[in-house]
Amino acid sequence: MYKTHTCGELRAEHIGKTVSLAGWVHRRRDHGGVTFIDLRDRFGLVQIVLNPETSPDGHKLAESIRMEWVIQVEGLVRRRPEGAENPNLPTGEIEVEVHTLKILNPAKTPPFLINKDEEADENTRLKYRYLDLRREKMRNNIELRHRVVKFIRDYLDQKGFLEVETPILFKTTPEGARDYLVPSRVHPGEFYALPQSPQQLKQLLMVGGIERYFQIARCFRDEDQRGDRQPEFTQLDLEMSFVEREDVMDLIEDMFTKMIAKVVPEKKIYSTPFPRFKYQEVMERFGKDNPDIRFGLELVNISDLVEHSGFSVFDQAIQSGGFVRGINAKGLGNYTRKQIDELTDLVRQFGAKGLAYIAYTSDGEIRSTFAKFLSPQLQQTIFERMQADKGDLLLFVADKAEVVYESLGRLRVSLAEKLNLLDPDVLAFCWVIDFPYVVWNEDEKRWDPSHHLFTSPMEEDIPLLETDPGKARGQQYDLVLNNYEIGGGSIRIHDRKLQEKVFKLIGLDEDVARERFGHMLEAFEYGTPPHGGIAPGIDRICMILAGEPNIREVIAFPKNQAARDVMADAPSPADLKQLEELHIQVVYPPDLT
RNA sequence: GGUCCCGUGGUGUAGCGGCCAAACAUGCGGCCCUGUCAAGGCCGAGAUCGCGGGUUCAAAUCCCGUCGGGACCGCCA
Repeated sequence: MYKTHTCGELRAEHIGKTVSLAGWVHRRRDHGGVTFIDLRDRFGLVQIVLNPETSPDGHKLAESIRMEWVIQVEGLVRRRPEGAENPNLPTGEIEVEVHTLKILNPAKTPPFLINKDEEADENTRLKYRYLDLRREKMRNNIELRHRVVKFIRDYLDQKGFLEVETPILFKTTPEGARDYLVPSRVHPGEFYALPQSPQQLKQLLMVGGIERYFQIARCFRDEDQRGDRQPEFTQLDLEMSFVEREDVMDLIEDMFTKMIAKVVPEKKIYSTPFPRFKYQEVMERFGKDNPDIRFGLELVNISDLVEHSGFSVFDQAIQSGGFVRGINAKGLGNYTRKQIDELTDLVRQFGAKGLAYIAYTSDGEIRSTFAKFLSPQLQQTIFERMQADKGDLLLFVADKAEVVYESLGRLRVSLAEKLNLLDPDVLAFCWVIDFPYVVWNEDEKRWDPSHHLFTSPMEEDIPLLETDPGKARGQQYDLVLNNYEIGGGSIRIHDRKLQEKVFKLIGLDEDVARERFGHMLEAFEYGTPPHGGIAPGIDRICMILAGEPNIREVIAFPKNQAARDVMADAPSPADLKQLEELHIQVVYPPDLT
């Protein structure tokens, strides 16, 4: 037996016990006479003492020991001498007087320090991820993730859910994200696809009478990376039969509320019950369908006030069906021209042609791109509507709706960062409902599902699918947390005729629909219960709870921005023999040889 | 496909036309030291400043290209 106890568990109650410990050398303090080693394992740190009088061999051996060597000791737990306690350490009341010391494995000097929380180059961290995982921050993140998943499993089990595994090798669906394909050896020219999500399978489990299903499911999407997006990621995939959308939302809300209390009790939920917003409302107020509601700075419509102001930027936007909205950036009234230009650059990235402003300085001076077009009375009305005081900066975008929302929505978050309004200890959950059922795809000249093609429209909007599809709403709900969409779900279609109608609406040819989704359509004819579900993203949730800036920090072995595993160096070329077996020939793009 | 930012000893940073064949901290090697806990003291090794080209009397520093990394746009039903 290597260890009778973990390093982290020893307390005063163990005094007098002889213990065996094993772990990594966290730090060594060699005083010439006596040597201290902080011995670390996953459970914590404990100080071990090597004294030449009690352990001459051990003390001698300890001279050669370096950081991250793996050692084993056997010794006596004893109270530290008066005044030598370390209150910063849970084990600080005691120490272990070593009798025998054994080196289990020496270690090369690591490429970055394990015992220090100093930023190391991320590429190096990923290359030596197994060392990075030893660091306290990563250990905490991995543990947090375990707690989150454990809570989910326990909670859903108690609610009568079954965890069911679904295939990783499945069928390609060209709709939506790009698939990762897996060639079939047995069937030349045919491919499996890794699931973008187990969407169809969980619905078929409902047909199969499972009623309450969940899975901690790995999902795969071959799209470009972001801080919150990896090629493979994990969802809590969940589906229930005989439910309406409120049933799903209530369950998830209860689960998260209790999870937060248990897993991160130091965090505060902004509002329980979670606020529920209609899509239209969040767009008008926050400019995004994943709003951060921890702070104000809401968008204000002033189109009606400036309609005939004579300021051509505003007039033209309104005349061509758009509008003018603004944000009161509280307290930024003394921003310089240069600082405002930076904000203008930001909104330009999102399609705005410019940023009109009224800066109301703390001295009461007005600097503005367009105030000269406003009567003093009209200016006053705008100030009132936007609750502007001395020292405020009013920022406006005039354009079509999408551009105004997108640019101001982004500007709003950016301003909140500048104004330090984002409290990391506040978790602002909210629901967004009543999404448009379909959105017009101008490039392809067709309607695309705003969620996915199995989502049910609102029952009363079904007639609209034929008359005015853009007006129809879907039975979809998104769960949003602090500026991130952390989950989306819907009540599904369980009726073959309605499903076929939706396929038709989104321009899916009947033959193609049958080839790709025939199994779904057929299943719907065998007594399919009404059902719905949701799929919260585990990585994003853990990222937010851990206060990390990207999901790589909560994934043990993530890929980099180029979708590469820099530790194992994947992807990598395959042997010719493998390719032949798979009936695959590689055709390189012209700029590669 | 595009925009922006970064690249200096093992690690983290400083230097941003001449004072720099590069500074500080930490790590690394050696010596001293029996109560430290980021132990301390002394000594030492370690970077042609990612790479290539250009501007200049002079480049880590400015410009162009390239490679690597990151953030974002497009993309992500």
